Amino acid sequence: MPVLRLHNSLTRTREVFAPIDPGHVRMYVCGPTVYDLAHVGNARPVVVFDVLARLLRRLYPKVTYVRNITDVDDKINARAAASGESIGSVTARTAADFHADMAALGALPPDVEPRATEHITDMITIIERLIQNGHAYAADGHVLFSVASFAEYGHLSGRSPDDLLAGARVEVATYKENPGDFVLWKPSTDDLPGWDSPWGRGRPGWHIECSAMSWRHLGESFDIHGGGNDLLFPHHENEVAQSLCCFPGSTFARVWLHNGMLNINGTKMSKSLGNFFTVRDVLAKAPGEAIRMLLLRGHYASTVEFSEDLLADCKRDLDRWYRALERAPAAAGEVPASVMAPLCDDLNTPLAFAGMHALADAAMAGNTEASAGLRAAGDLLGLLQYDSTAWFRGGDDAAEIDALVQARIDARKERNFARADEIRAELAARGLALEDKGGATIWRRE
RNA sequence: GGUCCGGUGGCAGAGUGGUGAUGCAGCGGAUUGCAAAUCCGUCAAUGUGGGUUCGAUUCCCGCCCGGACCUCCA
Repeated sequence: MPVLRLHNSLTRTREVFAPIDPGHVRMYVCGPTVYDLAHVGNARPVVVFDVLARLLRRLYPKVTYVRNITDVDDKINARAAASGESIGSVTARTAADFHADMAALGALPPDVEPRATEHITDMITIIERLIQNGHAYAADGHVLFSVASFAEYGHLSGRSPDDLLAGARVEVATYKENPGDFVLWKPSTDDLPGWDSPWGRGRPGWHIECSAMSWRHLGESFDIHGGGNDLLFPHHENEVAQSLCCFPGSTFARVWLHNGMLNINGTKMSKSLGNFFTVRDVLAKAPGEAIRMLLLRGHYASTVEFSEDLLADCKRDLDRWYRALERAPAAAGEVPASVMAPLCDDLNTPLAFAGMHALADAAMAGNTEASAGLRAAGDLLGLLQYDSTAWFRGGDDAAEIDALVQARIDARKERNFARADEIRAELAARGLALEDKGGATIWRRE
């Protein structure tokens, strides 16, 4: 079995991955807050950790991949209040959209997809324990985590509480004992969602949900925790603090993985900046696999650039690979080392793609073994999931196009090139390209 | 202001202390009625100034530039 190495944010080194239980790998990844359609940047962690999950399943007998849905959040409340739609409707609709979009990107569903609102009791349990342990306190209807009570606070993100104080840009609430303390539970007014608790009717703070859901579904200690590097602080730092203080002796996640951001013109794609494209919009212009490939073209921890030109490049690459598969048809075989080795080396997808290009070259020359390897590599990466014919010639109008192509063949036989070129131009205008090979002609969608 | 990350050919993007992957684009050619696809060939890069070293793109320091994060996240 190949050795898997992963860069652990916690230790800032590339380590050999050694699961707590080699018979059962457990991974938690922060999922979406369902208040609006996902943009392409939001899809990056989904795709990256989908690849990791697929790889882990090849390497280990059992994998439990948990990715939550955050369905209680002030952004959701604000969205519902603004539109008049109920909160339940906003979250249900947005979660369904998210599922459809991610499926279109070839991301398999996680094994468990817990919702924050289904874990309120677990959150309350954790908060109560933290209070008992002296790591949290109730004040002014809120419950706060006491940063000063946890000596290792800041360890994950590499910050000292002093640094944080110096950089504080938000006014410190008066009920905090320490400016770094963060909310575990907060009171809800009647117009806001709330649950009964020992501290009155309220709702959870931002970070507690992940501690509750990972605990419930993976246990106190598990193998991998993933998410975007914009969550490193404060979200992940606070998660670790809560969980470690609640479960003394546990390790929480042993390996932390953080994906880089998706940039557009050199800047992070984000809702607040408005420089984003929804997955849905981009899917209208390019196949999901092209978007997926774009997201995987850079190393997961680096920033990746997004543009329509780059998306078109990915489409071209995929077209060539599908052509190679068509040239040397074969069922998926073993994943070649030229692809497996890079993936096992901290998920080096760009280098894996280089391996796939070489396989495609060989397949193009008629090497069916290479073609089988290319197909297998595609399965591992969630690409090349279509039959070449479906990829190039899917759609309802195939029969009509075939007829036009036949008419052009007839025209060419008569050396009526004017008519032949006319038909070709007509098809080109519809986004269809032709290839004449010997006496035959094949067409494909561009 | 604090912390951290990064600067590689036209674009994107890997690896590496010792002649700088890969893809797209460009250029030349083969092929084609012309194209497309395919094949062959080809151009072209390590921000900047020092240091360590026999040798640095790779390690160290300064500088410049870009980006991310800085607590109940408008």
